[in-house]
Amino acid sequence: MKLITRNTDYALRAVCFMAKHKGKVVSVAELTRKLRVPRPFLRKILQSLNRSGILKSLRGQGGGFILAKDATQIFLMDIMRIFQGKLRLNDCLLKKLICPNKRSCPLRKKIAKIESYVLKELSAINIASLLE
Amino acid sequence: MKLITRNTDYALRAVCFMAKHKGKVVSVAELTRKLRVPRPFLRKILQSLNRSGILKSLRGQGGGFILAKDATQIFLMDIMRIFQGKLRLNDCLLKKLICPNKRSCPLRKKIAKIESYVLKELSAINIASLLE
DNA sequence: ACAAATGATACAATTATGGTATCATTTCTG
DNA sequence: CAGAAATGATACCATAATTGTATCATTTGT
Repeated sequence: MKLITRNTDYALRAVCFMAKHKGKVVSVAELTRKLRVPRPFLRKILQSLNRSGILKSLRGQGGGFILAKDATQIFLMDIMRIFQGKLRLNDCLLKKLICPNKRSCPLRKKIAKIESYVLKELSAINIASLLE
Repeated sequence: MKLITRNTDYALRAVCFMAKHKGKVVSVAELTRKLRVPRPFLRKILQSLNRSGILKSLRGQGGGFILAKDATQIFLMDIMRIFQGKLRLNDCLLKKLICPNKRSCPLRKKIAKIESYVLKELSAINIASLLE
Protein backbone atom coordinates (compact mmCIF):
# COMPACT_ATOMS: atom_id res chain seq x y z
CA MET A 1 0.00 0.00 0.00
CA LYS A 2 1.06 3.51 -0.76
CA LEU A 3 0.81 6.46 1.54
CA ILE A 4 1.41 8.96 -1.24
CA THR A 5 -0.32 8.66 -4.61
CA ARG A 6 0.97 9.72 -7.98
CA ASN A 7 -0.80 13.03 -8.20
CA THR A 8 0.40 14.04 -4.76
CA ASP A 9 3.88 13.05 -5.86
CA TYR A 10 3.66 15.16 -9.03
CA ALA A 11 2.21 18.05 -7.09
CA LEU A 12 5.10 17.87 -4.66
CA ARG A 13 7.64 17.93 -7.44
CA ALA A 14 5.99 20.92 -9.04
CA VAL A 15 5.70 22.82 -5.78
CA CYS A 16 9.31 22.04 -4.89
CA PHE A 17 10.43 23.28 -8.28
CA MET A 18 8.55 26.51 -7.81
CA ALA A 19 9.92 26.91 -4.32
CA LYS A 20 13.41 26.66 -5.73
CA HIS A 21 12.57 29.39 -8.25
CA LYS A 22 10.78 31.63 -5.87
CA GLY A 23 9.12 34.66 -7.44
CA LYS A 24 9.34 33.31 -10.96
CA VAL A 25 6.17 32.58 -12.90
CA VAL A 26 6.42 29.03 -14.20
CA SER A 27 4.34 27.70 -17.07
CA VAL A 28 3.04 24.18 -17.47
CA ALA A 29 5.23 23.87 -20.54
CA GLU A 30 8.37 24.48 -18.51
CA LEU A 31 7.30 22.19 -15.69
CA THR A 32 6.51 19.44 -18.14
CA ARG A 33 10.02 19.67 -19.53
CA LYS A 34 11.70 19.80 -16.17
CA LEU A 35 9.67 17.22 -14.30
CA ARG A 36 8.83 14.84 -17.13
CA VAL A 37 5.27 14.47 -16.01
CA PRO A 38 2.42 14.04 -18.55
CA ARG A 39 1.36 17.53 -19.51
CA PRO A 40 -2.45 17.42 -19.37
CA PHE A 41 -2.33 15.56 -16.10
CA LEU A 42 0.05 18.10 -14.66
CA ARG A 43 -2.26 20.90 -15.78
CA LYS A 44 -5.11 19.34 -13.89
CA ILE A 45 -2.98 18.99 -10.82
CA LEU A 46 -1.79 22.59 -10.96
CA GLN A 47 -5.34 23.79 -11.36
CA SER A 48 -6.29 21.93 -8.20
CA LEU A 49 -3.39 23.47 -6.35
CA ASN A 50 -4.55 26.86 -7.55
CA ARG A 51 -8.12 26.32 -6.41
CA SER A 52 -6.83 25.16 -3.06
CA GLY A 53 -4.76 28.26 -2.53
CA ILE A 54 -1.34 26.61 -2.68
CA LEU A 55 -0.53 28.30 -5.98
CA LYS A 56 -1.66 31.44 -7.70
CA SER A 57 -2.28 31.37 -11.44
CA LEU A 58 -1.67 34.07 -14.01
CA ARG A 59 -3.64 33.73 -17.20
CA GLY A 60 -2.84 34.95 -20.67
CA GLN A 61 0.41 35.14 -22.56
CA GLY A 62 3.41 34.88 -20.30
CA GLY A 63 1.22 33.40 -17.61
CA GLY A 64 1.74 30.37 -15.43
CA PHE A 65 1.85 29.52 -11.76
CA ILE A 66 3.64 30.78 -8.72
CA LEU A 67 3.53 29.83 -5.04
CA ALA A 68 0.73 31.54 -3.19
CA LYS A 69 2.61 31.45 0.11
CA ASP A 70 6.02 30.87 1.53
CA ALA A 71 7.44 27.38 1.23
CA THR A 72 7.63 27.15 5.00
CA GLN A 73 3.87 27.57 5.16
CA ILE A 74 2.96 24.73 2.80
CA PHE A 75 2.76 21.34 4.45
CA LEU A 76 2.85 17.85 3.04
CA MET A 77 -0.44 17.08 4.73
CA ASP A 78 -2.14 19.99 2.93
CA ILE A 79 -1.18 18.62 -0.45
CA MET A 80 -2.05 15.06 0.45
CA ARG A 81 -5.47 16.17 1.59
CA ILE A 82 -6.17 17.88 -1.73
CA PHE A 83 -5.50 14.77 -3.78
CA GLN A 84 -6.20 11.96 -1.36
CA GLY A 85 -8.84 13.33 0.93
CA LYS A 86 -8.81 13.03 4.67
CA LEU A 87 -6.43 10.52 6.11
CA ARG A 88 -8.54 7.83 7.70
CA LEU A 89 -6.87 4.62 8.62
CA ASN A 90 -9.86 3.42 10.48
CA ASP A 91 -12.88 3.19 8.24
CA CYS A 92 -13.46 -0.50 7.80
CA LEU A 93 -13.90 -1.18 11.43
CA LEU A 94 -16.93 1.00 11.89
CA LYS A 95 -18.95 -1.85 10.47
CA LYS A 96 -19.57 -4.58 13.00
CA LEU A 97 -18.75 -7.81 14.62
CA ILE A 98 -15.03 -7.63 15.00
CA CYS A 99 -15.42 -7.44 18.70
CA PRO A 100 -18.42 -7.97 20.92
CA ASN A 101 -18.84 -4.41 22.12
CA LYS A 102 -18.83 -2.14 19.14
CA ARG A 103 -18.23 1.19 20.75
CA SER A 104 -15.10 0.40 22.62
CA CYS A 105 -13.53 -1.84 20.01
CA PRO A 106 -9.92 -2.13 21.07
CA LEU A 107 -8.63 -2.28 17.51
CA ARG A 108 -10.24 1.03 16.69
CA LYS A 109 -8.45 2.64 19.57
CA LYS A 110 -5.10 1.28 18.55
CA ILE A 111 -5.51 2.33 14.96
CA ALA A 112 -6.69 5.76 16.00
CA LYS A 113 -3.49 6.20 17.96
CA ILE A 114 -1.40 5.29 14.92
CA GLU A 115 -3.45 7.59 12.74
CA SER A 116 -2.95 10.56 14.98
CA TYR A 117 0.79 9.98 15.02
CA VAL A 118 0.97 9.79 11.23
CA LEU A 119 -1.15 12.88 10.89
CA LYS A 120 1.01 14.83 13.27
CA GLU A 121 4.20 13.88 11.47
CA LEU A 122 2.86 14.62 8.01
CA SER A 123 1.52 17.94 9.16
CA ALA A 124 4.93 18.94 10.41
CA ILE A 125 6.74 18.46 7.10
CA ASN A 126 6.85 21.64 5.06
CA ILE A 127 8.05 22.20 1.53
CA ALA A 128 11.01 24.30 2.54
CA SER A 129 12.40 21.37 4.49
CA LEU A 130 12.41 19.26 1.34
CA LEU A 131 14.52 21.50 -0.78
CA GLU A 132 17.97 20.38 0.26
CA MET B 1 -7.10 6.26 2.24
CA LYS B 2 -7.58 3.06 4.13
CA LEU B 3 -4.98 1.29 6.17
CA ILE B 4 -6.97 -1.93 6.33
CA THR B 5 -8.75 -3.35 3.29
CA ARG B 6 -11.89 -5.39 3.20
CA ASN B 7 -10.29 -8.79 2.95
CA THR B 8 -8.00 -8.07 5.89
CA ASP B 9 -11.06 -6.93 7.79
CA TYR B 10 -12.98 -10.11 6.98
CA ALA B 11 -9.96 -12.20 7.82
CA LEU B 12 -9.70 -10.50 11.18
CA ARG B 13 -13.32 -11.15 11.97
CA ALA B 14 -12.96 -14.79 11.08
CA VAL B 15 -9.78 -15.24 13.07
CA CYS B 16 -11.28 -13.46 16.06
CA PHE B 17 -14.31 -15.70 15.89
CA MET B 18 -12.16 -18.78 15.86
CA ALA B 19 -10.07 -17.47 18.69
CA LYS B 20 -13.22 -17.11 20.74
CA HIS B 21 -14.12 -20.73 19.98
CA LYS B 22 -10.69 -22.12 20.51
CA GLY B 23 -10.31 -25.78 19.62
CA LYS B 24 -13.54 -25.96 17.68
CA VAL B 25 -13.45 -26.72 13.97
CA VAL B 26 -15.43 -24.02 12.19
CA SER B 27 -16.84 -24.41 8.69
CA VAL B 28 -17.23 -21.70 6.11
CA ALA B 29 -20.97 -22.22 6.34
CA GLU B 30 -20.99 -21.33 10.00
CA LEU B 31 -18.67 -18.35 9.57
CA THR B 32 -20.81 -17.05 6.74
CA ARG B 33 -23.85 -17.12 9.00
CA LYS B 34 -22.10 -15.53 11.95
CA LEU B 35 -20.06 -12.87 10.18
CA ARG B 36 -22.39 -12.06 7.31
CA VAL B 37 -19.59 -11.98 4.79
CA PRO B 38 -20.09 -13.21 1.18
CA ARG B 39 -19.43 -16.92 1.25
CA PRO B 40 -17.19 -17.54 -1.78
CA PHE B 41 -15.10 -14.52 -0.89
CA LEU B 42 -14.72 -15.74 2.64
CA ARG B 43 -13.65 -19.14 1.36
CA LYS B 44 -10.88 -17.57 -0.66
CA ILE B 45 -9.75 -15.60 2.33
CA LEU B 46 -9.70 -18.62 4.61
CA GLN B 47 -7.75 -20.57 2.04
CA SER B 48 -5.13 -17.84 2.01
CA LEU B 49 -4.95 -17.88 5.77
CA ASN B 50 -4.47 -21.63 5.59
CA ARG B 51 -1.66 -21.41 3.05
CA SER B 52 -0.01 -18.76 5.18
CA GLY B 53 -0.05 -20.90 8.27
CA ILE B 54 -2.47 -18.80 10.30
CA LEU B 55 -5.15 -21.48 10.10
CA LYS B 56 -5.15 -25.20 9.64
CA SER B 57 -7.78 -26.75 7.41
CA LEU B 58 -9.56 -30.06 7.76
CA ARG B 59 -11.05 -31.45 4.60
CA GLY B 60 -13.99 -33.73 4.12
CA GLN B 61 -17.28 -33.98 5.89
CA GLY B 62 -17.26 -32.29 9.25
CA GLY B 63 -14.18 -30.34 8.16
CA GLY B 64 -13.45 -26.66 8.40
CA PHE B 65 -10.80 -24.41 9.84
CA ILE B 66 -9.11 -23.93 13.15
CA LEU B 67 -6.37 -21.64 14.39
CA ALA B 68 -2.91 -23.00 13.66
CA LYS B 69 -1.40 -21.21 16.63
CA ASP B 70 -2.33 -19.45 19.78
CA ALA B 71 -4.16 -16.15 19.42
CA THR B 72 -1.34 -14.39 21.20
CA GLN B 73 1.00 -15.47 18.42
CA ILE B 74 -0.99 -14.09 15.51
CA PHE B 75 -0.34 -10.42 14.79
CA LEU B 76 -2.32 -7.86 12.89
CA MET B 77 0.69 -7.16 10.71
CA ASP B 78 0.88 -10.84 9.65
CA ILE B 79 -2.66 -10.75 8.35
CA MET B 80 -2.27 -7.40 6.67
CA ARG B 81 0.82 -8.64 4.87
CA ILE B 82 -1.06 -11.60 3.46
CA PHE B 83 -3.76 -9.50 1.86
CA GLN B 84 -2.09 -6.17 1.31
CA GLY B 85 1.52 -7.03 0.75
CA LYS B 86 4.42 -5.32 2.39
CA LEU B 87 3.66 -1.99 3.98
CA ARG B 88 5.53 0.58 1.95
CA LEU B 89 4.63 4.15 2.46
CA ASN B 90 7.56 5.27 0.45
CA ASP B 91 7.42 3.92 -3.07
CA CYS B 92 6.62 6.88 -5.24
CA LEU B 93 9.62 8.86 -4.23
CA LEU B 94 12.13 6.38 -5.49
CA LYS B 95 11.53 7.82 -8.90
CA LYS B 96 13.38 11.07 -9.42
CA LEU B 97 13.57 14.79 -9.23
CA ILE B 98 11.82 15.57 -6.05
CA CYS B 99 15.01 16.81 -4.59
CA PRO B 100 18.37 17.50 -6.19
CA ASN B 101 20.28 14.72 -4.53
CA LYS B 102 18.36 11.53 -4.97
CA ARG B 103 20.04 9.34 -2.41
CA SER B 104 19.60 11.49 0.59
CA CYS B 105 16.15 12.81 -0.23
CA PRO B 106 14.92 14.29 3.02
CA LEU B 107 11.32 13.32 2.37
CA ARG B 108 12.26 9.68 1.99
CA LYS B 109 13.90 9.76 5.38
CA LYS B 110 10.93 11.33 7.06
CA ILE B 111 8.49 8.91 5.51
CA ALA B 112 10.71 6.00 6.41
CA LYS B 113 10.58 7.08 10.03
CA ILE B 114 6.79 7.17 9.96
CA GLU B 115 6.68 3.81 8.24
CA SER B 116 8.82 2.14 10.82
CA TYR B 117 6.65 3.47 13.60
CA VAL B 118 3.47 2.20 11.95
CA LEU B 119 5.07 -1.15 11.31
CA LYS B 120 6.17 -1.49 14.89
CA GLU B 121 2.75 -0.68 16.25
CA LEU B 122 0.89 -3.00 13.89
CA SER B 123 3.31 -5.79 14.65
CA ALA B 124 2.61 -5.48 18.34
CA ILE B 125 -1.14 -5.98 18.07
CA ASN B 126 -2.11 -9.61 18.47
CA ILE B 127 -5.46 -11.28 18.04
CA ALA B 128 -5.85 -12.14 21.68
CA SER B 129 -5.75 -8.45 22.53
CA LEU B 130 -8.75 -7.82 20.28
CA LEU B 131 -11.12 -10.25 21.88
CA GLU B 132 -12.54 -8.11 24.64
C1' DA C 1 -6.52 40.49 -33.98
C1' DC C 2 -3.86 36.87 -32.60
C1' DA C 3 -1.09 33.91 -29.92
C1' DA C 4 -0.09 32.01 -25.60
C1' DA C 5 -1.37 30.93 -21.55
C1' DT C 6 -4.89 28.91 -17.83
C1' DG C 7 -10.14 27.35 -16.42
C1' DA C 8 -13.42 23.92 -16.62
C1' DT C 9 -14.90 19.65 -17.67
C1' DA C 10 -15.99 15.40 -20.02
C1' DC C 11 -14.06 11.28 -21.43
C1' DA C 12 -10.94 7.05 -21.57
C1' DA C 13 -7.46 3.56 -20.07
C1' DT C 14 -5.42 1.00 -16.58
C1' DT C 15 -5.06 -1.13 -12.23
C1' DA C 16 -6.68 -2.61 -7.71
C1' DT C 17 -10.28 -4.27 -5.07
C1' DG C 18 -14.08 -7.00 -4.10
C1' DG C 19 -16.62 -10.84 -5.38
C1' DT C 20 -18.49 -15.26 -8.10
C1' DA C 21 -18.35 -19.80 -10.17
C1' DT C 22 -16.70 -24.22 -11.01
C1' DC C 23 -14.37 -28.38 -10.99
C1' DA C 24 -11.10 -31.37 -8.43
C1' DT C 25 -9.86 -33.64 -4.19
C1' DT C 26 -10.36 -35.32 0.45
C1' DT C 27 -12.83 -37.51 4.17
C1' DC C 28 -16.69 -38.93 7.01
C1' DT C 29 -20.69 -41.91 7.31
C1' DG C 30 -24.09 -45.20 6.18
C1' DC D 1 -18.20 -48.73 -1.71
C1' DA D 2 -21.22 -44.77 -2.76
C1' DG D 3 -22.51 -40.39 -1.80
C1' DA D 4 -22.56 -36.18 0.71
C1' DA D 5 -20.06 -32.60 2.79
C1' DA D 6 -16.37 -30.23 3.26
C1' DT D 7 -11.87 -27.64 1.41
C1' DG D 8 -8.14 -26.75 -2.72
C1' DA D 9 -7.17 -24.47 -6.77
C1' DT D 10 -8.12 -21.39 -10.09
C1' DA D 11 -10.37 -18.77 -13.68
C1' DC D 12 -13.46 -15.38 -14.29
C1' DC D 13 -16.23 -11.02 -13.58
C1' DA D 14 -17.83 -6.28 -11.63
C1' DT D 15 -16.92 -2.10 -9.57
C1' DA D 16 -14.26 1.63 -8.09
C1' DA D 17 -10.10 4.26 -7.84
C1' DT D 18 -6.29 5.90 -10.07
C1' DT D 19 -4.03 7.81 -13.85
C1' DG D 20 -4.33 9.96 -17.58
C1' DT D 21 -6.27 12.58 -22.42
C1' DA D 22 -8.89 15.88 -25.12
C1' DT D 23 -11.40 19.90 -25.97
C1' DC D 24 -13.52 24.16 -25.80
C1' DA D 25 -13.90 28.56 -23.25
C1' DT D 26 -11.68 32.53 -21.24
C1' DT D 27 -8.06 35.75 -20.15
C1' DT D 28 -4.16 38.68 -21.27
C1' DG D 29 0.08 40.52 -23.44
C1' DT D 30 1.84 42.27 -27.90
